[in-house]
Amino acid sequence: MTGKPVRLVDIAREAGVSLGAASQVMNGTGRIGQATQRRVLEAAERLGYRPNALARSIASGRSRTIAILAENASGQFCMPVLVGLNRALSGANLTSILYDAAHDDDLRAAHLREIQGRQAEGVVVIGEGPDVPASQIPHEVAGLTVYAFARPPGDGGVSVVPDNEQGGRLAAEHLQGLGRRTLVHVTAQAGLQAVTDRATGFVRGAEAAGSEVRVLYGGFDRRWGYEAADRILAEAPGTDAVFAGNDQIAVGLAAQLHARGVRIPQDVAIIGFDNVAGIEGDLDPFLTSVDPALTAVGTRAAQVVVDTLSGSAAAPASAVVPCWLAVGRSTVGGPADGRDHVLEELLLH
Amino acid sequence: MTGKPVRLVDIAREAGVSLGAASQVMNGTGRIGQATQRRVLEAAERLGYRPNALARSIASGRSRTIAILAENASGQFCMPVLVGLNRALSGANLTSILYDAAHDDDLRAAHLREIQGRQAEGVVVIGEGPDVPASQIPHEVAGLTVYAFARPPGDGGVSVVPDNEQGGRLAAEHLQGLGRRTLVHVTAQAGLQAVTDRATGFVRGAEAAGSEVRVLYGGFDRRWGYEAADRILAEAPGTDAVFAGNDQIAVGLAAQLHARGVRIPQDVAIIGFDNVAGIEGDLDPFLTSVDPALTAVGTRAAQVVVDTLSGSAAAPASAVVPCWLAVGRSTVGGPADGRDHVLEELLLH
DNA sequence: CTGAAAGCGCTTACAG
DNA sequence: CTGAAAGCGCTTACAG
Repeated sequence: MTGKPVRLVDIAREAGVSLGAASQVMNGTGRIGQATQRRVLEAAERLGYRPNALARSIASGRSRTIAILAENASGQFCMPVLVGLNRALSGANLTSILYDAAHDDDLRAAHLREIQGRQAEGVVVIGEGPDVPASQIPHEVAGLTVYAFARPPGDGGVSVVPDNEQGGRLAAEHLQGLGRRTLVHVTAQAGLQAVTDRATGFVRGAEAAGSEVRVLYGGFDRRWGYEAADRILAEAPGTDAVFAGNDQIAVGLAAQLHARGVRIPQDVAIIGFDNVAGIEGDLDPFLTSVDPALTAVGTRAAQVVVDTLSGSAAAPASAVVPCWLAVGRSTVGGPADGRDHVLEELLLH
Repeated sequence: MTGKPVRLVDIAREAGVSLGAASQVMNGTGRIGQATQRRVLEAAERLGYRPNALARSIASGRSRTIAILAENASGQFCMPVLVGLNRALSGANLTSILYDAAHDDDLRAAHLREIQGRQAEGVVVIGEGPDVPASQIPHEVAGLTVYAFARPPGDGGVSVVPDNEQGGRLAAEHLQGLGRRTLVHVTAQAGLQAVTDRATGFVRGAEAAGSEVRVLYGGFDRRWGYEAADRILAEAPGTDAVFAGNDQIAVGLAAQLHARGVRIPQDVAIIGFDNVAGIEGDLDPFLTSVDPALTAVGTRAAQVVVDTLSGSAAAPASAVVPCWLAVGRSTVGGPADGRDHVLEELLLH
């Protein structure tokens, strides 16, 4: 506990000017003489003045606060979005207040009341991808709502999501570049948006280069990878590359193919999606994987907020963020150090 | 954008009482007649009144805001702490404002100014474990500072960290319970606090049961696991269980032992530390691992804050949170489904 | 170019 | 038990 914090009046008094003048100097508004400005600034510096953001907000009517509402902060994909979002918001001098609905409707409702009471100028919902509808934020809660890594509820909300189709294309181009021509895409349920987009991108990318692609639909889990591996071996033995709909499937594929004596990547190259190893900070990953650039998704969502609040964008617009490819040993191979790389990659899970 | 938000005066007018009376009803303070109370509450409900938290803070002198300052939000261990912290703070009606220093001193300094300006009643630093000194928070920034999953800087700050020693003991007891008697602890540099504590707990736990333990010091990486595996095979061939200082070492050990024909867990049981698979939400993990209960660390840190602010604790006190054991197949085995479980576990990294 | 005054939405003694 | 008034720390027209 320190003594009374210094207020703007203290600065004004110290500098020998009026409160209003001091305020204008601190905000760079109004036209104040050079000499006066310096006197005020020096006084502020000398007394260690920190403007009271609360008083400022209430007087100006601008809270400079953005609420970040995570549908489920414990989810695997929330953190990177949050990091990008918070960093960019903070860089634009906006403060983030954080809420976690944890999939609980009552909790979310309570958070929404809080957000409204805190006078947030906007809320960014961090969702769980394009196939999980995020909850609706009533217009009275905040003037602006942006859905990051989320499917906006109902009609047309503003959203920022990874470009799954371009991610699929990236995978195709990488494999083409490595000379692979007989491709299979092993993915999850055909009805999902993420599945459709990734598949579309992959197939188009491959067909543009004259390759044909067989697509196998199943689920987002490792077991489907095992099963798909055996089907590929039986039905499409000439396959030299597989693009998996996510990393779980890719791991299942790799394990099963390896167990069947298939060499990775010499016989079959494998690409996953999500870059889970990258989220964990693995620098020399086994699995080549499409990274959905979630931190960039967060950054972009912040940008939408900033542009809208500053008025530099007429109306907020949805955006799509390009994926990038995290290249690992499952496509380009690794050093011949005598280790069993497939085995090595199977142990933390 | 909605119309003008409704204010407390609007409620007072609607209910036919004075501003002060309405305020007291909303806060449950003062002694107001039942009938009046109901009139006010009904008016508030009818008009959808949301108290302006900013005005409330400035008038009452209590911001009900806690700053969460992550030394590095991108780090692998930050999220679980953040989740526990935010949830508990929110449950106590405190709002979290989030800052990420990202290991940058200038950024941290800017955040500290912001935190002070926002009138935060406390700051919780999320650090990177007991071996990375966290940065000092000047006393003028906030009345209360708590270090969560961090080593407080300099003298004696209040900290909440996992109980590494108890975690080590847990590992020993689990192995004893499985009948393992020839134990090795493969860990990192002897100088580290986390290393010392985990080793102490493990050795004491084992010795209490009459077992002896050999301790091998190296680094926190997988390569050290490989090397240690070969040393164990050469120098202590009767070993039937290994406790690794973290999951990376454990994976290295498992991979190398497996490659040498050692069966896990039949011949050698393996325990790791950190429960990385658990952070990722794996429900059927290969690796048995000590979980440092980071979410509980966050929850506990919030509790220290809440107790201190409410005055129910005279002075804030440091705390230590017990670890728990996430049991996997590397100690208790798994279903005989014909799969190569060690292989299975090596692929996502 | 500068200063005195009103106002932001609330809380909190303080009289009645 | 209730109401009128002062005050929290700032910003913003508005006169000079």
